[in-house]
Amino acid sequence: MANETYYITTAITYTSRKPHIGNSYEAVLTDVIARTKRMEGRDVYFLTGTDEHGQKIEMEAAAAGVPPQDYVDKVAGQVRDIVDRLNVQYDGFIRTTDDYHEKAVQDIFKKLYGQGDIYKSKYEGWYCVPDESFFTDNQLADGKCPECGREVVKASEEAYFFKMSAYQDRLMQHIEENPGFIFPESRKKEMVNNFLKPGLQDLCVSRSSFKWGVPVPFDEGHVIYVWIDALSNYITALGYTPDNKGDLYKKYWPADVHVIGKDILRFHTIYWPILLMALGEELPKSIFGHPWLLSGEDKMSKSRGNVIYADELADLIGVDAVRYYLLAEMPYAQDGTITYSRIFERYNADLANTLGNLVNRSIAMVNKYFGGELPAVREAADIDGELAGAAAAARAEMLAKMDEFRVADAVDAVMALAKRANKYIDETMPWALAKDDAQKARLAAVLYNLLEAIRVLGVLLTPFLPATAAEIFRQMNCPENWQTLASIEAFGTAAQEAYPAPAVGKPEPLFARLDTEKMEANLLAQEEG
RNA sequence: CGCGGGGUGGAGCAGUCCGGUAGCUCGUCGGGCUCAUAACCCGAAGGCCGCAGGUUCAAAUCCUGCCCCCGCAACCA
Repeated sequence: MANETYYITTAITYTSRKPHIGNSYEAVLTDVIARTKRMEGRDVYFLTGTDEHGQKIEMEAAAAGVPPQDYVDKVAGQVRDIVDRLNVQYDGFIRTTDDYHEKAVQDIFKKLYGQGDIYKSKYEGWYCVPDESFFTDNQLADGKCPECGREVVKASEEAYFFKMSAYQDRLMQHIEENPGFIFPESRKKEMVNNFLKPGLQDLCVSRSSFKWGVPVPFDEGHVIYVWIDALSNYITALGYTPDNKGDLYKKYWPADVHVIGKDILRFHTIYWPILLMALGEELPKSIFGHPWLLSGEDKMSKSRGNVIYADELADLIGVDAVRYYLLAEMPYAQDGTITYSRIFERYNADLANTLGNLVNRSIAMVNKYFGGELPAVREAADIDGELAGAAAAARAEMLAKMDEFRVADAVDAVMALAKRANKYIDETMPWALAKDDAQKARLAAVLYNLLEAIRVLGVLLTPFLPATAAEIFRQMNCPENWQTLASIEAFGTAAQEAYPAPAVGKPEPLFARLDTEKMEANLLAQEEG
């Protein structure tokens, strides 16, 4: 498994406005998967980026009175700032306005046109003259313009189409032969039943109703529409062009998984594979359609006024707490919800009480009873085996759940160890042992086992809460070679060299408890003020 | 009959494939402990598992019908 490559991507974020925490969720989710794979020794390439073309951006920019490029520069900067702030460790960040990407997209378009997969035809629809906007039948609101409500006129414009239908059977066969290609399973059913079985229509892949896009190289006035432009980012970012595939591409393609929102599943499970087939390239190994993060009962939206931004939340409770919420609270295949009271609740219960307090009290006891450094003479007891067993189980369970992308379950598996360790303290009662000199060796063993449990926690938490894990290791002075997955294989057994347990540092609370009522009152005041 | 998902103690979820004591987290109440961030540990209360039928010795779990909620579908990322 060592050196085996692992290519993972998020969808590229649309730069029409600053992304809310629902958008950020995907980056954090993908980051945890990527970090876990790295920890397991895979050679990971993690790509994320921004989708910067299209009519909507053209309009937003016009409304803001700035050139589209300035506009997307600003929003792309925000996207990147937030992702960085959330400690998302990506290897590549692509912008669809990057020169190399635009050039590659044009080459791809040219190639597909040249081989007959793309052809020119007419695009029928409705035109709203005052808005200068083109709509399809179904976009209309009661037969009127959905933007302004005014009358529309029947119109047609020239456009380029992609022959989807030609590849339909091959795609169907691929999906059947590769059960893991689209998951969760329910998402796959949706795609197959709604699109593939009824038959694919050819896809309109160009527009002439707006300018902000990659120009069709041989036909002035037409720009390449989102499909080919945005989807191909996954290969152009690796240096792919039809003529020169590039070293990164040769090394990492096909992607192991595209992590995307369930809303864009169709583009990724149908258009994208067909595009790749047409290019003669391999298909991604899998596509994971994750659920949505809802704000309370509703979809997060500006008009509802229920938008939460990840960076602002991080200002309030810290980056790892934001990550924790997203990872622990989101179900695998169902939409999750976010509310402030739920955020604060999870923060206090899991991070401050269970985890933070465990680390704090354990390190405090090593200081209090042994001046920070445990003596070498230690006396084991049967109960120790239970803690060691819990540690081994946590490790195995966490890795197994992550393999299935069941991130919340993986978090639970890790937190179960913290709970078991808290219980172990009650069972062994170190404070009682400390009162009896004859029990020194036993006390040393208890505290040693606690340090081991905490060290295991540190390792297992690394993908989820990287900064917190680092802080745990810092406080316990854990050497780097004892922060690896391999180093926690044999807690409590004689199978490997024992953890040396260097003198610990001073205990400092990992997560200060939140005064929930006060914080909610503050938020309320903010909203009103 | 468009497709898919959901309806389980106050809240959020697991369990449903492979029928057999209804489980977890939070909250509430009571107890214990004092190393620790009024944290930790133990215990209790609280559910006719959406509704109605059926199969079975036995159904949250299988079958049938119905009700409610959500998402997708109509090329707006």
